Amino acid sequence: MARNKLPLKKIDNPYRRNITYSKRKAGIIKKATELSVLCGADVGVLMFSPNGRLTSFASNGRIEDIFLRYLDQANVPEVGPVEKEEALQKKLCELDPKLLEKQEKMRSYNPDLVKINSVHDANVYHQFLMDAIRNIQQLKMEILLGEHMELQKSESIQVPPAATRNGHLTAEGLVDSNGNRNPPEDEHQPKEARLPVGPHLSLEYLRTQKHWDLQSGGQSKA
Amino acid sequence: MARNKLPLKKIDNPYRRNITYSKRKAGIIKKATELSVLCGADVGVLMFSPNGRLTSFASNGRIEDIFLRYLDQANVPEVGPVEKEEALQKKLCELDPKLLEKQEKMRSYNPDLVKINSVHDANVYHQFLMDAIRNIQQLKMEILLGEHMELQKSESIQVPPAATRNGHLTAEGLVDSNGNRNPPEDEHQPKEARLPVGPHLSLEYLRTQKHWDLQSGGQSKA
DNA sequence: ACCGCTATCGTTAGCAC
DNA sequence: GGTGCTAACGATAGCGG
Repeated sequence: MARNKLPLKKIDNPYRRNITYSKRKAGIIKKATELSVLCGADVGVLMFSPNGRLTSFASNGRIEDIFLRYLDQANVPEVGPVEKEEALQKKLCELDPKLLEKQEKMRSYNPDLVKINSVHDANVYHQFLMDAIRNIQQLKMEILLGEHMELQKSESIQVPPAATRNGHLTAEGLVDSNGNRNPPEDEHQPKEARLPVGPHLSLEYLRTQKHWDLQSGGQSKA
Repeated sequence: MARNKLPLKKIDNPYRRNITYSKRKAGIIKKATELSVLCGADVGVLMFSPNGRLTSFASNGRIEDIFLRYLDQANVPEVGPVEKEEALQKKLCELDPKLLEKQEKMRSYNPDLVKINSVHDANVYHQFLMDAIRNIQQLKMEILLGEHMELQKSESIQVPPAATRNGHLTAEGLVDSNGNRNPPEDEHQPKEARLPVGPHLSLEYLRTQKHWDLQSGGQSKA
């Protein structure tokens, strides 16, 4: 874009490609940040580098929340009152009389019921929760995408088997859902078994580690 | 950004704010597109306008897929050294004989025990899981930081109160298993009950409806 | 493999349709 | 409410540290 006029095709040279990826990744995130600041918009970005490394960004809170909000709104045909949901709920109850029972069961999942006192416990439980989350996400997606009938269960949505990985959660790999640590490293070329995790990019991190001046207009906002 | 030097604060004038939002939204999506083309990266973007209207973009396929891929990778802790944990686990077992029992209890939390059949259920359960995850994260942090003794419980890590939101996660509507339609309309000012749906932006749409030359280097891409 | 530099290209605020 | 224009501003490719 600068000295030469970019050819808008996949960059052949892997090195230069990674350079470009890093720079433009930062650029997009900056743009997203500016958009969120200027317009008060919530923005979420997910990027997978050519090497498969993930970078996520959320202008506000977690990317999960934004996606959830997406799930909510993306499928809202209209400014829906709650009636519709309740109607659907009723239908489902008719279809599955055991629903209420199951709901009750679910509600019994009280956090206090489970006490964890070891890291291992925490890991196992965390892993369990993660899998459960994934199941929920997929389920929700299936419900939302496939109406309320469980027709073509999965097929298009296919989630790779949750398959409780024997990978235990180490402290190092832990990312707190709130305070995110963001290693300032970029893609480049993962030799072999480089873990494909990309950190979540929080506004805090960007302001702290990068030198973006997100307060340039720093005055009282309306 | 052009005639004046933008003040990087929330634009007061709602009209101009929407104008800016529209333009910059397009800009970000174009950037995302370029990134995906130049670097072969998968990019997904979610944006909520100040008026709450959603715009989603996915360079490849659906944003759902990208998010699913995110869920896969974001929670992969690491191929961690398990020994350390096991040692710690042992110590903890000695300290707390009831640990095993608790573990057993925890393991009984089988995902299959809970069946969710409505979006609302999924939302509630999801929220619960998210909160549980956060609790776990914090607990683990505490354990790890304070070694195996529960000394200075929390203090430095402080996770904001999970505070189960009274479910804004209402899913009034269901979506038809369909492709993406892309109304070429933007935000502007939804009078009142303007439906907050923003279309999914596919590359096809952008190339067709906008005049972006995404083939400027037009050759076979790897 | 991240940073700063700078010429150049791309984006976009303010207008006018 | 979208488009097209143009000047000014911002992003960034190619380098060197």
